[in-house]
Amino acid sequence: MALRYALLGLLSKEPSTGYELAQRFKETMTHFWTAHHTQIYRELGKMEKEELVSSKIIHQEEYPDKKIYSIESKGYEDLIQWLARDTVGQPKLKDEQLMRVSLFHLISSKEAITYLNKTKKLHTDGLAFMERWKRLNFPDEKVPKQELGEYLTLEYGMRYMKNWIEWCDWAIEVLEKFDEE
Amino acid sequence: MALRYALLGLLSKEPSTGYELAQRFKETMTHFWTAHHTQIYRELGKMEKEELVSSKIIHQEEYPDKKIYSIESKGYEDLIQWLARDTVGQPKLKDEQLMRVSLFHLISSKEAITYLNKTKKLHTDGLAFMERWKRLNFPDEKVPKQELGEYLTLEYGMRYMKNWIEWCDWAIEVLEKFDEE
DNA sequence: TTATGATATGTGATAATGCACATAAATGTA
DNA sequence: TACATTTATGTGCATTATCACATATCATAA
Repeated sequence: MALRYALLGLLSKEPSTGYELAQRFKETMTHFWTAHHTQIYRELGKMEKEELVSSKIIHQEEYPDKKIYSIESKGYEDLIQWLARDTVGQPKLKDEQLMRVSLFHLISSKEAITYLNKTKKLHTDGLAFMERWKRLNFPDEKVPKQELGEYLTLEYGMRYMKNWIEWCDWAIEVLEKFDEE
Repeated sequence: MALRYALLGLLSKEPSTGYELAQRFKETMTHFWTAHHTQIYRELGKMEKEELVSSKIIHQEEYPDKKIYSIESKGYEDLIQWLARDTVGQPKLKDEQLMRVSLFHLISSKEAITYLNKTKKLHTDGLAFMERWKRLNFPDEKVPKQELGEYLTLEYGMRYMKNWIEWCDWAIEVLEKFDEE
């Protein structure tokens, strides 16, 4: 149900196509939400049937036709109502990388360190991407109200990446010491 | 498919019941994996059919009967093979709390701050739980190989919680300043 | 020149996950 | 005394999410 509100939230900023929404998820939300494009298209279809959103087809000569979705009053009301609910849902995380770390008793320290360096690289790249994004979208630290949420979660994402990288360095040290004993 | 390997990994340490495995997830893995008990029982059932694990029923007078699962050689081989694969799966996160933060353009700063304080409390409690756990299970920082993975991911969890708390304080400050303008 | 990647939207099948509920006895709490 | 919680394992159903595939055109790179 929460994906629905994520989509309505993005549409509350500006009308968008399913493709654009999928981009947004990848670009600015991967560190707290992931959604496959097929799921997004399906959810948009459902919401249109329930009249929470409406769509308009834009014909394009060079590229495939676009379908621009806009939020409707009913969708906006649902969104606000959901936001006002005071139940705070616990995060549901599926981090395969950390799950593999939890199985380090089954492999050698050397293999473990190699693995950690690989995951560190992924997070270093992730951080670089977010820093570039921040420079482009919030160059002078000026934040319009519209983008407040993105600004706050972007900072969270960068801290999340940095935190992982630091932990990685710590873990590699632990493993190196572990080997000496 | 990864839940399967998480379960096999836990069973590689010691035979356990489905109930105990569900406890483990809640106690030491919530910050990187969540699994409902019904899902765990089902996966164990499937794995037993595929002969990756075996079970033994223990009759208890006072409490319901137990079903203790043990890992079989075929399960162990599958697990090792999976660990040796060099594809690193990207984390799939569903954090409703951060998703709500991303919608802060729809509510007042005051409401946003109230919300952040609530989520901060959750993470403070989470951190306290993990610190208590660490004191109980790794009192003198001595880590047997068996518990290496748990030790490393526990530290990650504590850093994750601290990171959230610090970010929360930062975000609240940003919102307070935002209101003044 | 052939192949990938970006743009753009989807369907069908399957897998993963979660919710409500069921059972059943003991222990703890109001 | 009545209700909630812990221990312990599950089924049926619904929702959520992913994979493989389909279609179509342009731009860029090997």
